Amino acid sequence: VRYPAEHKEEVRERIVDAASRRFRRAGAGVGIGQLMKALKLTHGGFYRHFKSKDDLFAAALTKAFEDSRERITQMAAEAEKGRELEALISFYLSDYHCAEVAGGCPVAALAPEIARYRHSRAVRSAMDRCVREQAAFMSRYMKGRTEEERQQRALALLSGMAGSLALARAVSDEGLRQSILSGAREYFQNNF
Amino acid sequence: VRYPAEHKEEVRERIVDAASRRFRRAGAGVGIGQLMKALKLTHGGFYRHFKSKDDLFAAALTKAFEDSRERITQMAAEAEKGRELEALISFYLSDYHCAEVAGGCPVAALAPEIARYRHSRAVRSAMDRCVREQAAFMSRYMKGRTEEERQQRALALLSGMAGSLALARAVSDEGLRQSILSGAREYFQNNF
DNA sequence: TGTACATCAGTGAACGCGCGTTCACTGATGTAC
DNA sequence: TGTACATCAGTGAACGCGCGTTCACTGATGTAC
Repeated sequence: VRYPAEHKEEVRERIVDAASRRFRRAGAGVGIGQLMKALKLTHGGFYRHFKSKDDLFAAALTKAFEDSRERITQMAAEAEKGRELEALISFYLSDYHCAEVAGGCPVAALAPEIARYRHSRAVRSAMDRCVREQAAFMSRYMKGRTEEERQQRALALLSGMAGSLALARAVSDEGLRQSILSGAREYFQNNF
Repeated sequence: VRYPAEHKEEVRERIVDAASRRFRRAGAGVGIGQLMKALKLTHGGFYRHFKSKDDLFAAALTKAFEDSRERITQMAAEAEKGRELEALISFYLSDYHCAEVAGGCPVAALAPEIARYRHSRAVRSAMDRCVREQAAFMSRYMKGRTEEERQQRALALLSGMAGSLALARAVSDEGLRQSILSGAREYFQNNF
């Protein structure tokens, strides 16, 4: 079967998109077979696009951070002037984001697994790059005299909220989950 | 082979201890075979002590939270009067805790995996109980007019710091890691 | 214009491996007689 | 006091399963002549 010129690039993108969502939803243990099957492809073809699962994981991680920045940009544009950070915190700790693991923040969904995935050079360098880019991007919404200070505060906010979101997702009682989310909202809103 | 009366309980405890550390270090994917081998036992004997891996995971989680409270108690006793919370935050976001995943906070090491492990009733109820106990325990160090408010703030602090610790562990560049830890230390010290 | 061949994304069988769980068995000791 | 038997933590083979990766193959199209 001969495919159109852009076909390969399109399929690669579809694999990265699906992987990015599935890894967040179900963890780094998601299999290549499952993933390809969901795209109506067979596992063998995977290696025409990626040299290993690590390679895909790194690409999926990068995609998740890119999507996160895109959503923040959009949300900030829709927010009242001067209240962008408030809107960002509200969204991040919302019921919606709590339930939407697959499309949500990669730090909240995958941080500990990424720490264990550091055996792969591709994942190591992708993660460091993603975190630096995220800090540089988010710094525009932060208070602070120097750019360095703003970036550091951006990472404290991002990682702090990610921990609260991860704990809210880890409990099963709905009341407890709401208490965690609202406690974190109050705390981060009042202190950033 | 006939064993002394307390033998079974001792072995069960050794399995839970080892599992608690291994799950935190290497994730919920750690195998029962590996675990038993590390204790110089064979995998078959595991089922004399636990009815399933889920059962062990729930017990290991509970143990990790208990150990955490024990360490906090000890640390608070050694801290200068009135500076217990300061000491707790300092320790939680230290290089030492960052490197000691196996003996460290279960929220930072396992929260997203626990969220995915909710198919097991044993794990669900263990996690909810552990989080409530942790909140009730930590509330004594928190400011706030009501007990409910102090518990909510305790969970915001715990989960927030857990996220920062998890992100620090997920990056590979030492400078970036230090920047995340010190940014989080500064933030949580100044706002609790 | 017609024929032979190269390309290469995708297929599916096969590889060795580790997983959670089951189960017939072992064998030193405690108990019953 | 001596013998027969019950107990039960631990053993290791076996189960079906899914994993990441490899590889000979397919076959519609583009290119060379």
